[in-house]
Amino acid sequence: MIQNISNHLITNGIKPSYQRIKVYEYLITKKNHPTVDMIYKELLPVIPTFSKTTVYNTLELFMKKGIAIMITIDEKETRYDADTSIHTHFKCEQCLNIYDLKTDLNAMDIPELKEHKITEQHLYFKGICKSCLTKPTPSH
Amino acid sequence: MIQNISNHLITNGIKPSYQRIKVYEYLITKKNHPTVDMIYKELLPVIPTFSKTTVYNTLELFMKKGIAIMITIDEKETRYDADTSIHTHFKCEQCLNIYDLKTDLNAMDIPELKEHKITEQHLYFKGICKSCLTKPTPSH
DNA sequence: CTCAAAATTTAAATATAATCTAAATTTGTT
DNA sequence: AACAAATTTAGATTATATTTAAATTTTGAG
Repeated sequence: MIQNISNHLITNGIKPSYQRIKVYEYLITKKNHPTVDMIYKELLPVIPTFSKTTVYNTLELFMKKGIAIMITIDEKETRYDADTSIHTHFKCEQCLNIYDLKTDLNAMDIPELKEHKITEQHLYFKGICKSCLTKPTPSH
Repeated sequence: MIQNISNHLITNGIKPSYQRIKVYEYLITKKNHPTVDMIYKELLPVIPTFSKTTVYNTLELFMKKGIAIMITIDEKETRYDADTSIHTHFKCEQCLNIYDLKTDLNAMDIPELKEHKITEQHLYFKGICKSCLTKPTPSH
């Protein structure tokens, strides 16, 4: 696993330091679209000298090299994702779960968009998920 | 104009104070998807006692009453829009212009989404706009 | 292996954005 | 005019992000 990550980083022109391997491992195993703070807090026990600046630096590098993207699932939070393919997020406002959805953007017809050169597309939804809809509402 | 805005606020259950009228007027005349700071800076000369807290309070109220929405056009900035209809934004990374696009989301087929109850949908693109594509690149 | 240079990580300082709090002002009612 | 309620305000606090410079680690030449 570590070996695979290491190779993947090298392939993408990134020197595989311990911190970088751990951050990347976090992203691909958890698949939880974390904030900087989530990554920092969860890796601190593993890397006692870990610093938040390293998280910022590492994610910046990953994005520059194209193996991670910055995503929006909620206007208030900056989150990151190692899945750089085109996909969509749905956040349940009740259980706060985040669902990854496949999106066929070619099926979406936005004529004005054809004129411009698109380099990034971001799509996210909010609402109540299937599971919460069937559950009785929690009384709080 | 002021009268129309005032009526519109009243219709939506908002007491039309001077500050609120000015903020709403700003949103609908500029249509520039401003940040809190943009609204504050541009209205300060008009309302010398104006406070940033008022901008936050006012936008919060507008959103609660459904006459404004919080939007994302760039992961780093929280922006606001008085156009609450479903539409899409495209930001040109070169001239930084923001284009509003009509979006037919029904044409977009995301089967998994049918299961959940969607209350909000957000869609934005980045790239180089038509105008910048034809212009020669600025040398800097 | 040893040393110096380069790369990486780190803590601390600074900057920016958002929220909270309590006081001051304004508005509406009697 | 006098009071109560609503609104605005400044300032304090918190959270998030960026910058800087020093410390540490890695790398490669000799």
